[in-house]
Amino acid sequence: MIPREAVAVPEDDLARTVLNLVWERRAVSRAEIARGTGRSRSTISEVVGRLLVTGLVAEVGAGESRGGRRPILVGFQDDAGVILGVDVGATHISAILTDLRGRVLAWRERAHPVRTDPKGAAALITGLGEACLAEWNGEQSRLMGIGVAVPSPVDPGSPDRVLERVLPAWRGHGVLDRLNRVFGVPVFVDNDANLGAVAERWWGEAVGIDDFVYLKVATGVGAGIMIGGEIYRGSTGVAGEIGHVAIDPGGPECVCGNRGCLATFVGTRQLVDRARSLLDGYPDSALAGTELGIRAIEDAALADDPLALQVVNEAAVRLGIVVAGVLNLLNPGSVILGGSLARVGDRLVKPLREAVATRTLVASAGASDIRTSDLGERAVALGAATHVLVAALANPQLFPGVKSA
Amino acid sequence: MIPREAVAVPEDDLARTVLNLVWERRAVSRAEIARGTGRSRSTISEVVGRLLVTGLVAEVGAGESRGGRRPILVGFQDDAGVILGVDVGATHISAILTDLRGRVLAWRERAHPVRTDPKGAAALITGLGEACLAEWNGEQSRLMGIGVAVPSPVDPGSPDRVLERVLPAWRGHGVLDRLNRVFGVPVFVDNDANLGAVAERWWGEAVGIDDFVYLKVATGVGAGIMIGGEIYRGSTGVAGEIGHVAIDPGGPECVCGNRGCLATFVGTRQLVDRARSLLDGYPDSALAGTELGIRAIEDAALADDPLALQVVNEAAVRLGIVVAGVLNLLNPGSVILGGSLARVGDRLVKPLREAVATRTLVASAGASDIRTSDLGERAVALGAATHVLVAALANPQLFPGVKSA
DNA sequence: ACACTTTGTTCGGCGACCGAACAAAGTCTG
DNA sequence: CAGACTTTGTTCGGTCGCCGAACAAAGTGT
Repeated sequence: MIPREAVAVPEDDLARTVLNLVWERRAVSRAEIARGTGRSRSTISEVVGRLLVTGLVAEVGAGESRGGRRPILVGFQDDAGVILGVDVGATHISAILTDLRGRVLAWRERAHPVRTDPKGAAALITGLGEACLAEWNGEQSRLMGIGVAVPSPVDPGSPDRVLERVLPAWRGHGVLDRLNRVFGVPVFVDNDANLGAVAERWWGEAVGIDDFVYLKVATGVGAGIMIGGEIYRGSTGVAGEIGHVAIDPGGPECVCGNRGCLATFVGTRQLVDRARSLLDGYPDSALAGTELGIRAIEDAALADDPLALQVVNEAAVRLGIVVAGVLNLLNPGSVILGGSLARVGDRLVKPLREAVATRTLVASAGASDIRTSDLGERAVALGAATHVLVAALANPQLFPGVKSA
Repeated sequence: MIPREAVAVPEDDLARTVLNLVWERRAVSRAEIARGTGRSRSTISEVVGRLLVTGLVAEVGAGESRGGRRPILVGFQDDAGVILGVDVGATHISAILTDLRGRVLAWRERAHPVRTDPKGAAALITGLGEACLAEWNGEQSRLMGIGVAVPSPVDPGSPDRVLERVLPAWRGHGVLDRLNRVFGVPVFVDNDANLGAVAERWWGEAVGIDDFVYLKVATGVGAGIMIGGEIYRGSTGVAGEIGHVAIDPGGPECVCGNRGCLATFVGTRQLVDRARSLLDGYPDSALAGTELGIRAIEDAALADDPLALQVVNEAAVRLGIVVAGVLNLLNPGSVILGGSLARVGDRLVKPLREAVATRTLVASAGASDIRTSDLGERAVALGAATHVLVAALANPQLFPGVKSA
């Protein structure tokens, strides 16, 4: 091996640790930080002093006495910066503006044929971003960074960098570089399912869970795998691309050339087609005679329409086969279902749990719980923004006005 | 969260880093250690000085000049300690004694019905261990630790500790505590497939690969999942227990209550049964009229016996289905096939690769390579010993005679 | 009112690490 | 072959992060 050059030093480890602790606890005294980190009070005092001048934390009043002098609470300043998150889907683009606690400050969405009009998509991204910033009406200089979710794998070696090989049609268009130039802040990119998982890990059903799998069921099916609290991307970045797992050797042919892929059964297009082909058997269905769309099917399922429930049921069983495989192999603490289909909640989860139960060992893998996300359609954009927050908390130089933390 | 007590300090980080670097490079100068770690030569000099007195490293001569004074090479002392590795299988027990470079100093194996005679197994383990030490003929005080592989999941929270919930029949027998008492050294336990993966990572096909899956095909089927160079155990320790992944909804019933589990097709017992049921169709087979055993089938396959090849082929296709799922989900850099069936090499891998190819996306997951292990029957015991070595390199206090590194 | 706690700060000191300087032992050039 | 230059390993102050003791301030209990 060639002697690697001196490792990029984390630039004051303790300050980072303290900053993260303050973020987690929201408001905490110096003495408690000392106990929480194992350092002495004198050391913590000095570090907190340096953090105070950055504006990221501030003294926010007095806490309860524990039998002596009352502590001065040091609180994280959630509004010290804002983050833009962009969700680039197959048929839509949305943008979200959040503070450093994941609170939504602005939200914009627009349908757009991303794959066939990449140039228009690029313009739309900056447009939606600017609209969010305008709605927020704060100083633009507080923008810390931009996170972008794309429906395709990313490079596992440098997932944080601006990179071009994500959407084939974007190659050479410099979409992300343009974002960087327009807004003047770092741009981070990752896969949409991965970022959905990030959102769940920080604000959703997976808070406090370090090992789980997020399943996004929308236009296509994808998984975000969280291991040890970190996104797992695999050796070439395609981990979680489970759309082409074979679940039925005798199933229909898939665009990938194989038979019986999960993607041939589950996905917006497939569910709509399936509903259409079942229409004859359900003349009384609320879906009869309407313009069939995935949203209509989901709404009908929520109203217990038999046809819609049948479609959801079938999808649940197919997903269950894959989820069972995931449980047997990875033994995650939890499986979170996201994407638009998660709207139907228990109507999806119940049959899915049943399908899983018959395919896993009761005492072991089958014990992990399966839930639906309740972050809704903003989940992925929120995760994109959160991805930037994670990077900033790990590397405070990213924060505006923080040079040497 | 309750304020966690001061983290168990790694006891001199730099000494550990240097020790590992010396182990990796076998012999290296102080100046090069300084370059490799990013520290100054003066600091490294001091640390090396302290390591020298432990006996773990020693000055081993002069290296080539790089245009100036010739460097003094500091080499890792592979014989500074020895490690015992024990492989407790379903039908046999084996023990291996290695030095700190994974070289085999002694090896013992005995068939034993572990599940039905746990007490006898416990006695046999210590017996084989003592036999290995006797064969080696060195000072017993150089023994550093004992690694034990068991064919069952372990507690993911404390996988390194001596624990009892591994084999149901061992509960309360204190097998591992007894080992600890008899030999007076720490005992480490882990799952056999996990430890097979460790062996591959250090001495086998996966050297230099941080993300891969090891598939052990013997009495049963199990997977060892290596992620970021670490064993991944999942949330309850059953990650990799893939014997009961369903691969055929219409398949035979399994002991687990489901249908078409991988375990109903692949495994010593199943392959032997399958060969027997095929005998009528292959009257000329070398296996006809013999005492059918897995070893005989493997040998016959290696001699290109049609019946044996048919059995291997069928197993390969079944394994291929599962491997394809693993590739799609985890995107490992490599898949290593171990266990006794790996003996047949290409006769297993070729049909397996074909089965995988039809079930994965060519450009992505399908690109990872699938190979057989060549560590042979000693792989798991070697991995058990290596597990102790890994622990010792991460925590030098384990080495005999090293108190404060 | 008194003894006792807890907090946050100050200050001297320890230990890890660095850089400069140096002697020893090489290589290369004229 | 001599002199200039490199590289190695050591020595020796000096810096910096962190600690512990001591202390004043501000609480709590009896």
